[in-house]
Amino acid sequence: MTTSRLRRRKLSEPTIARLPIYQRVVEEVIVGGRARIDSVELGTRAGVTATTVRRDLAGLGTLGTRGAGYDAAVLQSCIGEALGHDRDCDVVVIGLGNLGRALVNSSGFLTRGARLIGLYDVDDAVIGKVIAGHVVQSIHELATASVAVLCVPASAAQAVADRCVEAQIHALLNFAPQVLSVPLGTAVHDVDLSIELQVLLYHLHNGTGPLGGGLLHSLAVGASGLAGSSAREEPWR
Amino acid sequence: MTTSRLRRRKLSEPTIARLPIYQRVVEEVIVGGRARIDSVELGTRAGVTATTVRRDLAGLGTLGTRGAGYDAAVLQSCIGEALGHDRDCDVVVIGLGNLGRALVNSSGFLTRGARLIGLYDVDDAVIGKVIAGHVVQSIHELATASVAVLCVPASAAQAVADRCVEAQIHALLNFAPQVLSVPLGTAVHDVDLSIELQVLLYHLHNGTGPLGGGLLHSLAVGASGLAGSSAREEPWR
DNA sequence: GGATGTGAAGTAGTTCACAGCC
DNA sequence: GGCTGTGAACTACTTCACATCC
Repeated sequence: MTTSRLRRRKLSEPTIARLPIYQRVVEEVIVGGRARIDSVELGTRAGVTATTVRRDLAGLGTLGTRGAGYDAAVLQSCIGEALGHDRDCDVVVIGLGNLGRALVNSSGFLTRGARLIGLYDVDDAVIGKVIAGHVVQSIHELATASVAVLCVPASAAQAVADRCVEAQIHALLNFAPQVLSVPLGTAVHDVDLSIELQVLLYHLHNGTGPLGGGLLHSLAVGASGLAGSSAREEPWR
Repeated sequence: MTTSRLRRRKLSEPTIARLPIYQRVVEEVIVGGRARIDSVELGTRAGVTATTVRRDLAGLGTLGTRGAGYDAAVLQSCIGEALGHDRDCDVVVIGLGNLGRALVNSSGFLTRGARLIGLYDVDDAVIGKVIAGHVVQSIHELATASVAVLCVPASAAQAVADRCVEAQIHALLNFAPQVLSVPLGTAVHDVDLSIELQVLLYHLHNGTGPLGGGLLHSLAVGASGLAGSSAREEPWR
């Protein structure tokens, strides 16, 4: 493959969060039968400026062709590699209430770079059911994995986190509004869905949004700090 | 009222996103029967540094007492006011698949500053059902509101957004992985849940990770090396 | 003493402007 | 001509260090 000009610098956090979006757009382009895309269109369709797109992609290597934009296939391949899509991670989902079910049934969530290997719950009414092709097991049967996605109530989150640590799972994606205590060496990435609405309400009340003289177009990634919502440039048409 | 200490500067985006977290911690403190909290504890329990807490809160006014920390009730009141919790916004949720149901049933999502006034879907199998105390109506009946929460598939998102604009809804919280085109004056806040897992996977593969370095809720900091020759001593606490 | 609030310094990220290459 | 890649300028956010006040 054309991996020769891969540079792999250290990528910034906002850049990492934008790569999945670029990839989605690139895939749409490929499905649409086109072979190339330029930074202006990619930026427009991803909701960011063209300069940001070029800066982000330059961090992966010299992927484009001056005067002609980017080859969609190259982008897809290089972004995928940067995100680790060439080798799948084993993922378990714990808690199959509405949120857990929403995630495992969602088309985009567990497709790339992640392989769902197990579903767990404490509720006997759910254990034994088949969801997304997997039988829900008791949390007591928890097997090891690379990542655990916690979709349990806040009150249960710490106990479940402890259980994960016990099962040698060292990366947790936590959807419960509860800060977890884990030993050093275990990563926790928190996502608090309620924050998103709160932020939107703040802007509504304070007129920071549409009234500020531009379209408020922000991409939020949960609690992970991207929050790049400068309402200056208007990225779509 | 002693509203003299309110300052209401312009708050930064990261600060706004942290306020709901502070508020949650403060409520836990109040429920626990305590009257005061200092920036160190608030920071620890929110997953940020004490300095960041003080900087954030100073943006709301002079809320603390030097030498004695913050009064929990004052914090609750001032943070709530900053987020607009004193007056509720009318919110509708469109799309009651698993995600939509997860949100409306979630304890923290629609409680503060938001009043759920309607649920809408296109699916006849769902229309008419009662969820969280509301009868699901057809999207064609869509009434006006302050905010619409879109929990529909990506393929339907643009059509639904158009419908919202038609219904004079000028703020959209979009959970579909699809950039929406809306006229000027309408705010869109995107939330892409799949990004969260992708970012976590990136860090896992690159070892950058576990250290949540710099992420908002990085209470869980695993040591990592960062590989930098100079990054020897871990300055965290 | 003890903790806040804040100028100053430091760091990170974005945007500008243009050189370089197709 | 067109578009990428990038130094330089700019902006935003965080952290340090300490004056300030209870």
